[in-house]
This record gives sequence, C-alpha cells and structure tokens, in this order.
Amino acid sequence: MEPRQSRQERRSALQDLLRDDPFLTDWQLADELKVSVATIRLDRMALDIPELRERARTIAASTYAEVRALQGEEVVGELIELNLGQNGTSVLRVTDQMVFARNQILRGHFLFAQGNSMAVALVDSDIVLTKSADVRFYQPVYLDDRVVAKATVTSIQGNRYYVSVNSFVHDEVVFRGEFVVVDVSDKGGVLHD
Amino acid sequence: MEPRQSRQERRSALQDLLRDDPFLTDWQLADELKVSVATIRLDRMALDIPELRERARTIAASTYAEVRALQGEEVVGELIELNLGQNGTSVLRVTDQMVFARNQILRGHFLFAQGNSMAVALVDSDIVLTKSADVRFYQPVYLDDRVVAKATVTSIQGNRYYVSVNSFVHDEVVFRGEFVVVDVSDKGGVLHD
DNA sequence: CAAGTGTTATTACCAGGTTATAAGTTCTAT
DNA sequence: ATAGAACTTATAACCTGGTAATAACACTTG
Repeated sequence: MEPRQSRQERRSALQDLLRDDPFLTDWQLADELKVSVATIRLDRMALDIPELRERARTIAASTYAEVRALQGEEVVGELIELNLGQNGTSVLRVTDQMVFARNQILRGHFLFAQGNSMAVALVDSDIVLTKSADVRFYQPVYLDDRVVAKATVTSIQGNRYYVSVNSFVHDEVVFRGEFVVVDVSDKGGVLHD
Repeated sequence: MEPRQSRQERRSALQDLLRDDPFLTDWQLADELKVSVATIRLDRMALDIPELRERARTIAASTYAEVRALQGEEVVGELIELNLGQNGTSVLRVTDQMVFARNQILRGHFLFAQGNSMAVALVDSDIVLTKSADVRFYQPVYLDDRVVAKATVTSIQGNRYYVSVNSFVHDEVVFRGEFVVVDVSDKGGVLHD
C-alpha cells in the first residue's frame, strides 16, 4: 500500500491549493490535506512558501506598486526639457513594477502614459484633456531600459493641439504616438466633437 | 500656545501617511507623528482605519479576487468576466490618485491602461504584446466613477488579434479603443511589420 | 479648584506564525 | 525481524502586530 498520498503529491497539492487561494492559513491547509500543521510548516519551508501574512503583504504591495507607478507624479517619466506649446523631452526608467513578470517586457500602457503626459504637459493651461490618440509600438522595451520620449506640437487649431511623440531606447524608435489634446480651461464645450 | 499639532491635523496627517503607504505599522506611525502608539490606535479607531494586516489583506484580496482564471497576470481594473479569445469585462474604480488634482478628472492613460490590459488578457498566450492602438476619449471621467470596460476580439489574423474596447460610466460611452495585440509566444518574428 | 478632554501606559489576550527539540511512526535494507 | 533512516507529529518558548480594558497623567477651561 502506498500512503494515501506521497509527500510529492501532497506538496504539489499544497501548491495548487495556494495557487487558487493564497489566503489559507496553515490550519486550513492541514485540514484540507489531512496532515498536521507541523507537516504543513515543513512543506512550506521546503517549498520556500512564506507565511500567510507575508503572502498577503506581497500580493498587496505588488499590485499597489503598479498602480502607484502609474499614478505618481504629474508626468509619467522625468521631465528634462519643456518648451510650452512647442516641444519637450522626458525620460522614463523602466522598473520592475512596470514590466510583465514573465518576460520583463514593459507593459504598453506605460509608454502611452509617458507620451500622454508629455502631450498634456506641453499645453500651457489649467485644464487639458486628451481627446484621441493613435499609437504604435515598434520594439519591446525591457526592464532597466531608459525610454526617451520627444514630443512636438505639430499644429494648433483653436483649442486643439496636435502632438507627435517619438520614444527611443538606445536611439532606436520603440513607440510613436499622435495625440490630440484639448484645452478646456474656460470654454464650455468639453470634449464634444 | 496650541500643541505643536492639533488632533485634527494629526489625524489628517495620519490619513495622508497611510494613503501613500498603507503598510505602516502603528509604531512607525507613532514615530512619524511624534505621539505614542496608544494615540495612534485611538486615532485609527476614531477614523475607522483597520489594522495593518487587515489593510494588506483587503488590498491583496480585492485585486486578487476572480483573477484566478488569468493565472497571475495583473490587469489594470478588476476583471469581472473573461472568455479567452472572445470577450471580457473589467471595472476600474477611479481613486483620487488617478485624477488631475485640479479638476478631479481621470487622466487619460488610465482608460488606455484598462483597455490595453483587457486586450492583452484576452489572448490565451504567455507572451502578448501590444502592436498598435487607436483610441478616443468621449467624455471626462471623474473621481469615484466606476468605469466598465467591455472588450471584444473582433478578428484574428495569424498571431494578430484585433480587439475593440468600449468603456462606460453610467451606461454612457467615455472611451473607445481599437487595439492590435500580437501573440509572440513561440514565433521568432517580434513586432516587426 | 474641579471637571472634562486628550494622551499615555500597562496588562491581559489573540492569531498566525518561527525555531528548536523530542517523540512517535513508517519504510527500507540487511 | 529488526535496526536505522526518513518522515511526521507534538510541544514549548518566542515573535509581531495587533485588540480591549483599565488606570493614570497633562492641560485647558469654567
């Protein structure tokens, strides 16, 4: 007779359980797997699985960090040059919160956010909203890369500003975007066509 | 002489501290605010702020909820429905960190990020990158709004997926986007035209 | 001065662990 | 079968980050 469950089986079952509910205590796991709490602890040690609180904290912190990374300052990326109404440059350092864990490639919306921020920053007004954007991603950007975004106002029609953004990593184009932003600082019409 | 800080001030300072780092213990808070731990506890009680573990657990659980189907890929917004390769829905709660301080309007790149996340999530593959996107913002979205993004795969050509995203607040369209995402899980050609 | 308010300290208790140590239990090889 | 190793369980001491209750101190204010 083999034991109702080998250690290998039990451990992979444990991983499965935690995969679809990381908020189980050792007692719940012990109960589920029909072994003692002590065994669960040993298994966690062996599998290098941290305690419940640590798991919760880590999950919370990682998702929180991503939102923070995106929400942070007024401009996504560091503004290094700005000529209002004309052009500007910003640099974004790619941190681990911004990439896909699996392949360390920067998630597209950060490039968009950097460009969008630049487009908005270029307009000298209190209330500026993005109306539309047409963007294209040329090359993947990786963890620790520095993305240089150059934005230029190409045309102004009334309260609409047309802004072109080109982003580079190592002098290679990785992203291009055409943004239309609208200055709605005093006029009534908001974002209507 | 009033005390160096009134209770009101201290409590709002406490809220500020926790707003930008919810993972502070009572001792760290006490240290920061130059009062005793007991006072911090009283303040938390008064402000109805739960203990650290509860805060972490809540943050973790909220973003983790229902994402099981996705196997750990994070999405901007909470995924509430997902039919791989077909369509899905996510909801984004607009918090104060996502808006322009001046007018409480949601910054455009969050709508883009929500849409982009959905587009990527819809493809059942390990490595999915955004190739291009064409987006339009119809109405401003405000603090505390709930943005419902509905994404649909409209066409698949080889490893390219065309995804339409429509986002709503109170049944009104606020954002539309056409995303082209590429599955590069095994093929060599990466993002080249 | 007394009273009330705000703050601090102290004690007992709890969950969900860690770490170490010892005592079963089961498998395996001789 | 039986000793030894491997595995499992139990036990006790300790830790963090709290809750809850109670008491004492500090300060203003009538």
